[in-house]
Amino acid sequence: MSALKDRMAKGLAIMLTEEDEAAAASMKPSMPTTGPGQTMQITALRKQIEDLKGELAKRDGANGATEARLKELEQQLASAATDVEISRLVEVPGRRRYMSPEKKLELRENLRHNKLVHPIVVRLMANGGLEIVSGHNRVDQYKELGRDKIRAVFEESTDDEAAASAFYANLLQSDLTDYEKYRGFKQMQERFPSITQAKMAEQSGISEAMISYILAFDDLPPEVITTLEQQPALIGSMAGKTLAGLAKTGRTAEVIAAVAQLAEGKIDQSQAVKLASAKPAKAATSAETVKIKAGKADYCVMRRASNVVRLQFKSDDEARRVQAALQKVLEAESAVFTAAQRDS
DNA sequence: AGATGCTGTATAGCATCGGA
DNA sequence: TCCGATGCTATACAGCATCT
Repeated sequence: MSALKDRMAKGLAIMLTEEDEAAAASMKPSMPTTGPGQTMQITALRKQIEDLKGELAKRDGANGATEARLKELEQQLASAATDVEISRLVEVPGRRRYMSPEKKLELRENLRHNKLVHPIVVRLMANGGLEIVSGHNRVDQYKELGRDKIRAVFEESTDDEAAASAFYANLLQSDLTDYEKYRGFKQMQERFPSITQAKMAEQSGISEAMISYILAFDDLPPEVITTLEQQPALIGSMAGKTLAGLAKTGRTAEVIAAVAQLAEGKIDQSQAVKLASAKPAKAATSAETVKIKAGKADYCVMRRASNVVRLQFKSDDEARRVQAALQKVLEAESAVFTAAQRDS
């Protein structure tokens, strides 16, 4: 870490060289408050940085310290928070993070009474608009509160970098649902076709196994994906992987039905998995009744239905006597059963 | 490289129980 | 009746080994 960055990290006063002061002075004055003014300002700052880079390139043996200073000036540009007009903000599809209605309300009340602690992150678009990189929900709540400006920092990045940075920034939020993580990782794969799961695991801090689980959402039926678009928190990666596996083995209809019940709140995730994996019920077997005679009268009526055998005698005493005898028979059967289980 | 199975750990929510 | 301890269950996740 450079000395300057180190001091920045420690929150100490930053002493700049004369050159730095001159460059920083041109950036430091507060950003213009009008849209066109901000656009001009950002463009001008970028030009200065580009010029500086050009100068560096011309110099033979430009030293590392100068380059580091340039980098820090760029960071300064990036961290210069300013108020921007909300009407200029543009949302890129797929970048929004799900937030529950309760959380939204909490955020709105927080923002109603307190200053925005973390400015949103934006990129300057060619047409002068501002693309939201991070902070969609904060913008929403500012709109709800009837405000027309919000504090923002400008990010200098390519489309790919902005997408990656928006995704990984969102991923740091622990309340991101597994389905949203899935969507994010899918976008990363589409944008960077050669990226491996191991690489995504490294970048996101999530284990490789979990990346594999999350990406298993791919095998869920389209009907389930539609439901997840509405309720992203409905299915976690574990249940998602199991249900996806069931769908792959042809139990698509069962998976869709189970998820429908889950979405209605009738069952929980584990019950949905059980429901989707349950074998079709066998046709009920009819009960069998056998009568054991003693002479002309019935000695015992034996009835079996499913896994229940019922014996009915004429007297309690006879039932008690047979029960003791049956116990010995069943204990012997149990030994046979155990041996058979062991051999199979 | 990626998928899968298994084990172990952590955490949250909930129900139950017993003592104050 | 209240409150803390305890146990159970569901869920999430990591790590490891093994298979495709």
